Amino acid sequence: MLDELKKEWAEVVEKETGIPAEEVFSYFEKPKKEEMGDVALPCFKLAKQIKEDVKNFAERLKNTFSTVPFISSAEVVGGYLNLRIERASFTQKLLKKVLEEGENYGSSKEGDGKTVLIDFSSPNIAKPFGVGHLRSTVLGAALGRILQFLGYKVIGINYLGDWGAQVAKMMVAYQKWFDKSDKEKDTIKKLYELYVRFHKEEEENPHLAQEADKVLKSLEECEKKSLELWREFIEISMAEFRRIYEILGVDFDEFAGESMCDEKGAPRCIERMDSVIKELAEKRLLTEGEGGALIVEFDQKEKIPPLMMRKSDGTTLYATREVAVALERWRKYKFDRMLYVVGVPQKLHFQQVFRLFEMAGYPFAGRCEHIAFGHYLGMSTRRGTMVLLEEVLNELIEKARKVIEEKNPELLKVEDPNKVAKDVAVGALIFNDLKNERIKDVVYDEERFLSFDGETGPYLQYAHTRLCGILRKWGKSLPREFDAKLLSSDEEWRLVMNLSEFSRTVKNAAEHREPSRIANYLIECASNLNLFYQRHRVLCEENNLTNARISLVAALRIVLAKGLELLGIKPLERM
RNA sequence: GCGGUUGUAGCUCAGUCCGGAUAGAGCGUCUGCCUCCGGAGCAGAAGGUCGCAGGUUCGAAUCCUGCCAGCCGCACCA
Repeated sequence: MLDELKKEWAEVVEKETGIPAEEVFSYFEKPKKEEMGDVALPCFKLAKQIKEDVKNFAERLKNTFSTVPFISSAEVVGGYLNLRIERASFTQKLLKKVLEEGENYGSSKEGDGKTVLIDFSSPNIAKPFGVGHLRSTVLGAALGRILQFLGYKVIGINYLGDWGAQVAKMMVAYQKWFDKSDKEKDTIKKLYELYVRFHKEEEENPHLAQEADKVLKSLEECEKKSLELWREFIEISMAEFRRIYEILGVDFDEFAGESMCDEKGAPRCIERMDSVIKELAEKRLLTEGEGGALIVEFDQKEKIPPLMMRKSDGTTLYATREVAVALERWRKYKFDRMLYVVGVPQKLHFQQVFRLFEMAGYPFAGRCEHIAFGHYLGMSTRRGTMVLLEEVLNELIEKARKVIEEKNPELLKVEDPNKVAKDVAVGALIFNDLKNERIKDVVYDEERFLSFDGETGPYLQYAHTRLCGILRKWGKSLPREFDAKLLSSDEEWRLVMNLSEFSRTVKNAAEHREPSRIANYLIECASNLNLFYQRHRVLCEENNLTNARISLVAALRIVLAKGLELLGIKPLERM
């Protein structure tokens, strides 16, 4: 809503000076200090443009603005025009809007009719689900929810790494060493042990690698027995992944692996890739490289190294599959955008593949984006020092349980503390992941992970429970009318300003594919919130004041809950 | 070597896209605050050559150039 006001003001400036409103709009900013006002317009550039003295210019605008609605005062400081919003009327209008729109406040229709595919999480079947996989999962899921909130039709695809040499290796290990007798027990850990064991023994025993090669070959030749084993192995791994997704609250519309299985579970990747190679050859995009490998060469000016599509031994690669899969997705969905939520090390790979899409003249070229993110540092799958996600989760849940017991022993009378502990733990984990810019590497630091103080998920959830607590105590439906004039304190005004910034924040997060913007926004809200009820009572003797404040509280709860949901964090009633 | 990316307080990071006022949080340290809607909270203190050097500008953490450091990538892995 603040943006709408700014737009109106920009038009006022346009009328006065002739400078396009759009340009003026972009100059508006938040003053450094609260005392300066609510919105500032630096006049330096504007004045220069029409060759007027900055001070005259600002003064002239100041006079104009003194009669504009929703503005209570205008002031010139230095080269700035500082505007103060008429608090009561703005607050009245905003709160009414939030309460009326409820769940939908901040949503939009900008994405109506548009389909976005999000390829995320995409674990390799042959590797255990570590903390590192968390990033793609959490980031992709959050982006999906954010885009959906803005009206896009979102299709989440889990592109499983269910084919290739890695999988074959694990199949060998599985066949040799997996103990099927106690199926229920710690499957994920056992699979992880297989993984570590295989890579260790492989070094001393080259036999194993050969065996794996054989398995892969038999798979690619669709040998029945191998395929059966393959399916069994996939099923076992998938069951583990599903459990983790369940805990994290993540859903996919499609589990589609590299194998490109059909409904009956028969892999079609081989034929698909053959046709890709044929098609690219017809388009004269392939050249022969060393040893007869087929490669795609790019324009020298672009400085992109060549991309291999077929090895000299005739087998295909990751990139080949990428093309085949993209074509398949296009046939199926005719998407407007496709987001690949994959780590930053694959940047070049996507640069090459996307460029190839263009060269091949595919209709979806230019609609694809690599949503890169930094990695967790200090972990390696091969050496076995990897931190298993489930272990971290269990530790977090245990910690949450303890904190609950200590701080809110009454909880078990009304809720299941185990469930709450889980939601708190997941909230902590997700927030810790999403609060930073996605490109940044994350150092795995157990202590930080386990902290519930300060800028953390539980801090936000806590702020939400306090709002719920007040609303619970109030116990009635919201007052139909309230007098926003009574919300006169700076603390309340700050909150109103926060509320007004929600839709812009969501939009911004979506545009930049950066959920961290929402995370930071929520921290600001929660911190202002805590300050507010440190200093003011909501439920007090004066009925009118109570009515006004409870309306503010209700509006804040809506926004906080929605923001948390968008990130994938449960807004709790109690904790 | 080439390409990319990051560098802001002891630590973890906002702010950089789109240049504006005295550079902001959290953690940790120190000091206060529960007769009161939940203290997982709040207030205050201490802590900064915004990697370095130039340039553009009325104005640079932000834009440009160069350099330094870390990380990532650069044909038969995915």
